[in-house]
Amino acid sequence: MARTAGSHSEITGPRIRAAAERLFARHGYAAVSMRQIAAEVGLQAGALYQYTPDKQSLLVDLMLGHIDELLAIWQALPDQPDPRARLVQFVHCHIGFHFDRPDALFIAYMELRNLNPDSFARVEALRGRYESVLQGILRDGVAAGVFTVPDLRLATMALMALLNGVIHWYREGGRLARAEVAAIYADMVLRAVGAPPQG
Amino acid sequence: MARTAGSHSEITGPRIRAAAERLFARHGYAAVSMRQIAAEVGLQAGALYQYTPDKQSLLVDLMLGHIDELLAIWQALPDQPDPRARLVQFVHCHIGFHFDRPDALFIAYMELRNLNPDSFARVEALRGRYESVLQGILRDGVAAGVFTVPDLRLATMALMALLNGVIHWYREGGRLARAEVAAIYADMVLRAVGAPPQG
DNA sequence: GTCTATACAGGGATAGAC
DNA sequence: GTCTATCCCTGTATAGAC
Repeated sequence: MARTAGSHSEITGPRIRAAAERLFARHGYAAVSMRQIAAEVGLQAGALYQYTPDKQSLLVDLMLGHIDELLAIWQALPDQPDPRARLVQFVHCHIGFHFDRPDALFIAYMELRNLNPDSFARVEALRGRYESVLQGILRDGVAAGVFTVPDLRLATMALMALLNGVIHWYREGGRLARAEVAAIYADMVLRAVGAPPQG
Repeated sequence: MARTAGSHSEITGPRIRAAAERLFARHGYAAVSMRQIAAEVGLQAGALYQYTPDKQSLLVDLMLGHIDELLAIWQALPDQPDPRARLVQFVHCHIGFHFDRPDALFIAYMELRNLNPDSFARVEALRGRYESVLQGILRDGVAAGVFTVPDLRLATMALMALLNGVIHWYREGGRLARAEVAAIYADMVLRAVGAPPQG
C-alpha cells in the first residue's frame, strides 16, 4: 500500500509505547514528562499527540495491553487435568512471561493509583479475570482433595503477591537462571497450598 | 519550659509527616505537591519549610522511620527457640504492625524509585537489616532440619512479597478479621518452607 | 508527520512582612 | 511560626508553519 515518503506512523507508535513503558516503570508515571518520552524516541513533545490523545491514555493502553497479552498466552496453553500440574503450569507461565516484561509488571502494580476512575474500573475488571484463573485452579485442587486452602480468595491474593515479588529482586544474568527460579517458585507455591512438590 | 504563645512546632511537625504519609501513599510521591500537604494541615506551602528542608527529606524520614520502628518492635519481642514458632512470631509481628500502618508499607515498596542515590542507599541498608531477620530464621530452621528451602535468599524475598501483599487487598472491617488473616498467612508461610502448620 | 512556538496551569522553594 | 508574594522552572496540550 502506497504511503507518503517520510511517514513512520506504523513504527513510531510502538516506539512511543515502548519508551513510555520503560520510563514509567523506572521513574513512575507521575514523575515522567511527555518531553522525556518524546526525547527517548527522538521527537518533540507536540508530535506525541498524533499517537495518543493524552498521557493518561498512554498508561491505560499499556496496562490493558499487558493483561490482554497475558490472558491470551495462558489461554493458548494445553489444558492440564491435574490441578497440581495446572498450578505448576500457571507459575511457569506467569513468571516466564514477566521475565521478558518486567516493566509491564512494575507498571501493573505500581500505577493503579494514577488511573482515573473509568480507566481504573476497566483495568480492575480485566485483572479480575486473570486472578480468577488462579482462583479456579485452587478451587479445583481443593475439590479434588489435593490442596489445603483455608480461604480461597486470600490464598489467591497471597500467591499472586508471592509471584509478582520476582520483579523486586530478579536481575537478568544473576546468581540463578530463569528456569531455576521458576522451578523453586513452583515448589514453594505447591507447598504453600499443602501439596508436596512433584517429581 | 516557657515558649512563645502561638508556637506549635511540637505538634505541627508530626501532623505534617502524617499528612505527607497519607497523601504519598494514596497518590504517590511525585503526584503530591507541597501545597496539598500544607492544605491538609491547614498551612501555606511556605510554612512547611520550617519543618523540612525539602520534599525529598519528608519522604526519606518517613521511610527510615518506618523501618526503624519495625525493627524496634521486633527486637522487643521475647525470643522463641523453635524456628517454627519464631517464624510464626515474625509473620504476626510483620502483618500486625502493617495492619496499623498500611500507608507506611505502601510507601516503603512504591517510592524507592523516587529516592536520590544517597537516600536510596540508606533506606536499602536499613531494609537489608530487617530482611536478614527473616533470612536468619529460615537459616536456623534449615540447620535444625525443620525447614526445606532450596535457596535462602530467594525464599526470603518470596516470603516478604507474600506478606507485603496484604496491603493490596486487606480492608479494615472486611470479610476476615485481622487475627484470622494473620493465622492463615502464618500457616501458608510455614507450609511454603516445608513445615506443617502448628497446633 | 514532525517541527517550533506558545498558552496556561502548577510545581518547589525563598524572601520578607507580621 | 505563619503568611503573602514571588521567582523560576517544568508540566500538558494546542496551533500553525513546513
